[in-house]
Formats: sequence, structure tokens, C-alpha cells
Amino acid sequence: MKKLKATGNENLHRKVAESIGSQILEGVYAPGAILPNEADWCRIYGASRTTVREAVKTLNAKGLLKSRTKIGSRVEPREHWNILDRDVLAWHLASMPPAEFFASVQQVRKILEPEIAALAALNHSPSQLKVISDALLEMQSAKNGQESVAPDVKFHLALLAAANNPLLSPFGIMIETALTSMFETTSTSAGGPDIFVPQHEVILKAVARGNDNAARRAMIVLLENTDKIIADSSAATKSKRPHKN
Amino acid sequence: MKKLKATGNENLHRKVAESIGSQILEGVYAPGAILPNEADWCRIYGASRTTVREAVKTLNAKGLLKSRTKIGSRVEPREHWNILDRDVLAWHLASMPPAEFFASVQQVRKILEPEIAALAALNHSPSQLKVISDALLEMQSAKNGQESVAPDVKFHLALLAAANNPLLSPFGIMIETALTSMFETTSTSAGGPDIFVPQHEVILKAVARGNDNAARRAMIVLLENTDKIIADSSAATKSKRPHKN
DNA sequence: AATGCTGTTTTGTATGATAAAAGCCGGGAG
DNA sequence: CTCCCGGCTTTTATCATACAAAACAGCATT
Repeated sequence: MKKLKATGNENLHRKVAESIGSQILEGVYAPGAILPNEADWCRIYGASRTTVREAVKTLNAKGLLKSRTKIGSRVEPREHWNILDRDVLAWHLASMPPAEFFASVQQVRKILEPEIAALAALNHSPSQLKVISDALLEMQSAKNGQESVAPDVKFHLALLAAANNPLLSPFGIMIETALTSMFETTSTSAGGPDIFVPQHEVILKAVARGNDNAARRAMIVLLENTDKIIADSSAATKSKRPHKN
Repeated sequence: MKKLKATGNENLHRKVAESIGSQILEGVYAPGAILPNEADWCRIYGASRTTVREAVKTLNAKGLLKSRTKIGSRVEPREHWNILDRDVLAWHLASMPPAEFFASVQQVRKILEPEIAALAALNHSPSQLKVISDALLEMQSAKNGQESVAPDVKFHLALLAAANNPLLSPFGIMIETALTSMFETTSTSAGGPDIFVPQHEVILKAVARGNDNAARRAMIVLLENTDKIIADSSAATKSKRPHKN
């Protein structure tokens, strides 16, 4: 953990923020704990105070920290963390067993996505519907699992957009992160495109004809299928490699 | 919009961030637009570049902006905004008609809170249950509507915590903001504590005995009641004062 | 024992200088 | 004339340094 350099094409303050943020998510610094002060971070990362301060401001803005004069920076309680932030979610994912993360995600997806599908059926605009159907076309023409991930994500995000409730949009990041990283750990899953492409088709049709109940039911079916894939894959993974690190 | 000063006991960079952030939420700078550069902001607010940069970093961290060398700072598409962030939500609330905001919030609450109550019934720890019942006691002993808001918020947040799914916690801020500001606009609402305190009691009992279905149903009832209060109040407000500003 | 002063620590703000990225534009070669 | 390459310029990124302000700690004074 010495001397991060700005060489990679990412900003230095981003790297510092990521490093500190990851440590918080990993529990190295627990909620309520006082972090090292700015001068310490400067020494640790070999960066200037300006850079360190910008990193700390970033973490403040994400709700991980609160800085006060003379006190220093204190880790905020978990409830204040902006867990649906892109970066925070990524750090969170990196710091916990994937199976546990997927369980949390699926729980939330099963609450939200059926209702999102229902709302999309009721509230979609023509152009939003087109984005959904485009995504489905891309899924259908995907040659392998790898290629189908991006359209799959696009499908769910388009559905979310079509629900037309801005307060739901933060979940897009969760869906994106979850589906993408899920693929990486379940790539060899049984029952691939042959099963889930038709399920997506059913959702699209229900949404297109404005049938909210049918859209909701179709999404529930899809998510149950996803649950199965995860269960199979995590069982398989467990027998092969006891722990990842 | 000239020369913000650090006099108030809030940091200057926070004020600058709030000012720029509010303007983005108000639509002064639309998604895709390039913002004034750092030097311009310095002139506008009479602040140093350090301060402006920290403000801009804050907004970057909240997903409102993306800064790149030579390009400047560009407003991100709405889907990237961290709308469930405390500050962003407050700016959002300030920049739209309350009725519209409440409609969005209630839609999300009706999706999530029944399931949260159900999860809380299944997953709560003893200490989490105690926080919920403490909140209810405080609600019961509140003398007036004003006093009951804080315990009401506490009740819902405690329920959320008892659901034990970290990915749901960002909604705490939404609930908090919504309930608090809702009270300000519906303070003279018909059917006060006499109705909603018992409804909260029903929820607590269901959660305490681990009956998820009952908890879900009780929460649905409560939210329908809230819908009514909002509808009455917004009708009343509409007839009194056509627009706020 | 209570109170107020003073000192110390840590973040907050300002200034000015240099580095690096990336679009822009002009000049040369084909 | 077109295309590509290299320098020009704009804007953010990083650094170093200095001083301001907040807030706790501890001492002294009453």
C-alpha cells in the first residue's frame, strides 16, 4: 500500500478514493472510527494534500465519511453509505463473498423488478418501448452467453427507464453490476439462452400491450429462473473451490 | 448569485456544491451540457480554485457531473445521478412541485415498504425489534402532529434496518426526506394520530410475531391512508395557493 | 469546583506554479 | 485536394506552501 502513481489512465485522486473507500467497505476502518488525518494519507500514498483532500471529499459525498475541523474524518454508520453508488457498490462487491451479494441483490430484484415491469407496461412511451425491443433483438442474435450479457442488462435498464419513476433509477446501477458480475461467476450455467430469451419475450409482449399484471407475472418467472441458475452455480462453485482468496 | 461567503457555519465548498447542484437539478444546466470552467466558477462565487474544485469533486462523486481534461465538466444523464443521496434528493425536492415529488415517493414506498415490513417480520433481531417498539411508544406519547413526525420517521427507518438487507438502506433517506417534508405541507391534515398510530401498532405486532403476510398487509393499509392524506391536503393547498414561488 | 483563556491539532481556504490530456489547426506529403 | 502528423492551446490534474478557523485539552485563575 505504498506510493500509488498516476500512471494508469485513471486520476490519482480517484485511485486514492478507491483505496480508502475499499478499506472502509472491507471493514479495516469501522463505522465510528477516526481515519488517519490528511498528512498521514499524504505519506501513505505519496500524494499531495490537494489530491488526498479531493479523494476525501469524494468519500464524503458518497456518505462514507464525515470530516470536521479538529476532529478529523470519521466513518459514518452504514445506513448513511450511498450503497447504490457505482463505486461504492463495486467496492462492496469486491469485499464480500459473491454468493452473499447475489442473495441480497436477488431479494431486492424480486421486490422491485416485477413492479417495474408492471409500471413499464402502464407508463412506457413509444421510444422507450423500442429500446426494450431492440435489446431483445440483440439478445436473440447473440452467439454465446458472453455476448448476451450486455443486451440483457440493456433490456432490464430499458424496462426501468420505461417505468418513468426517477426515484427508481438508482437501481439501474445495481442491476447492471449484478448481472455483469453474475455472468462472470455463472458463465457455465445450465439452461442458457434457450430458456431466458423466451422469458424476456413474454415480458416485452406484456409491456407492449400494456398488460401490467402479465408483465409482473412474467418478470417473476424470469427471476425465479435466475435464482435457480445462481443456486446451481454456487453449489458447483462450492464443491470446486472452497474459497476464492 | 454573487460572492458566497463562508460565514454561515457551513463549509464554503459545500455551499458552492449546493449552488451548482441545485442549478443542475433545476435544469439550468441540462444533461450533456458543458458547465462553466473552474476559473469561471471562481469568479462567479468569489472562491478560490481549491474550493471550487472540491465542490466539483463532490458533484462528480454524486454522479451529476463528469470532468475530463480539456473538455471541462459535462452534466451526466439523469440515470447516473445519485438521486437517493441526501443532498441530491433535497435539491430535487426543492426544484419540483411537492405534489409531484410525493407521488413518485408514494409509488416507490408502496412497492418497497410492504416487502420491507414482511422482511422485517422474518429477519429482525431482538434489539432491532426494540428500536421499532420504542419508536412506537414515542409516537403514542407525542402531544401533537409536529412531535410525532420524528418518531414516525424512526419507526419506518427501524423497520428498514430490521429487514437486514443492506441494499435497501438508501431508501431510508427517501423515507426520511419524504415524511419530514410531507408533514410541512400536510400539517393540518384531517385524521391525525388517532388513525395512524393504531395502524403502526398493527404493523409492530405482526413483525413481533414474525407474521410476514400480516406485516405486509398492515403496511399496505397504512400507505393507503397516507395516500388519502396527501390527496386531501394537495386538493386543499391547490385551492388556497396556486403556486409556491 | 467552576470558568475562562490559551495553545495545539486538524480541516478549510487561498495562491501560484507546473504537468498532462485532448481537441484544434496548420503545414507538409501523397 | 485530401489525409496525416505535429505543435498549439485550453482545461483539468497535481504539487507545494501559507494562513485561517474550528474545537478540544489543559492550565490557570477566581
